[in-house]
Amino acid sequence: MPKLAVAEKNLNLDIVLFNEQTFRFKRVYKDKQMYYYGVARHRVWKIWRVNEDEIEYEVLHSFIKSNEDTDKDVFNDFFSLQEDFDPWIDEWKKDSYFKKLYENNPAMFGIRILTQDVFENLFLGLLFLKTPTQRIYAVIEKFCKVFGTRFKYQNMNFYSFPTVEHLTKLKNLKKTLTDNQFELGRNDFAELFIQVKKAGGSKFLDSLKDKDVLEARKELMQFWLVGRKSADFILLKSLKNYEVVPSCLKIKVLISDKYKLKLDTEKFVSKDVKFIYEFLNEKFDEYSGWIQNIFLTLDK
DNA sequence: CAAGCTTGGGCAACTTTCAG
DNA sequence: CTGAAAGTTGCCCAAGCTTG
Repeated sequence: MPKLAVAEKNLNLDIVLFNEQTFRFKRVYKDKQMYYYGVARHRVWKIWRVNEDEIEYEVLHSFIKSNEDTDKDVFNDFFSLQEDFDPWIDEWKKDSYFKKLYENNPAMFGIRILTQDVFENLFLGLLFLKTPTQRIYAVIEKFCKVFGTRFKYQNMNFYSFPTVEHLTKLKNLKKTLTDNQFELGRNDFAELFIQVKKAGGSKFLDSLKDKDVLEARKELMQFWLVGRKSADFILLKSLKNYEVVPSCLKIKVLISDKYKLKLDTEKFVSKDVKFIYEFLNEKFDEYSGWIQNIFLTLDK
């Protein structure tokens, strides 16, 4: 079983897998060891921390063609382990709020941004629009159960997240979605899936990785129901653009509070998007979005 | 009578439209 | 092209209603 030298302070599984980035993992406590089981990037994972410095994992099943090397690359990519923050911390500590936070949470860079599939995050981003977070676990589970492939392991069932190609091939897609209450008010997911397929499907979504932020954002916003917020969510989480800040009232309140700015914390208007981005960007540059994610996670 | 269920107003979070 | 207002949607919460 692959073992990796990843220190606890650089990857805190317990936070990262449960801070509303992914809704597809569960904890199993057995023989004094916490195991994390879940589905990500078309693979069924069992992950556990061996000790403070090492992590071990097992790919129980892959829904697509894979081998040990690819799995390892995907593991590193999923947890965004390519990013190392040590060189930046001293610079960032010049910011008083960051400094205070860092001194109280020396392991805060164990809170990483997960790199999930673009399509899965697109779906998730739209779920956030209408679903209370407590219910998202159930909705995603049901969605995968209805449209995905099952893998049985011991007494557990895992379901793949369907691809856009698979979904749009279904004859009764619209009806199945409605029957299972996967709805977005008057609009529906079927329309979105078809649009994505028409734009080039999975290949198109993957190709966004190579485009610059402005272009990728524009491409994403062409889809129905995808506005600036959802697009930025994907840019940050799936496309590794860590300077992008998907902002909302929550972060405005946090900034206003922690930096004593006396902003109007009742309303969130379009120019706030720009303000928040510039405010964080000046301090944290190409990692503004990453830091924002940490701020929000630690603020709970 | 209490506990659970239903309903509706108010509000937040988005997208879309529109004016300058 | 920019930014603000309008439009859309569903959450939240509590009052009222139902049921055992």
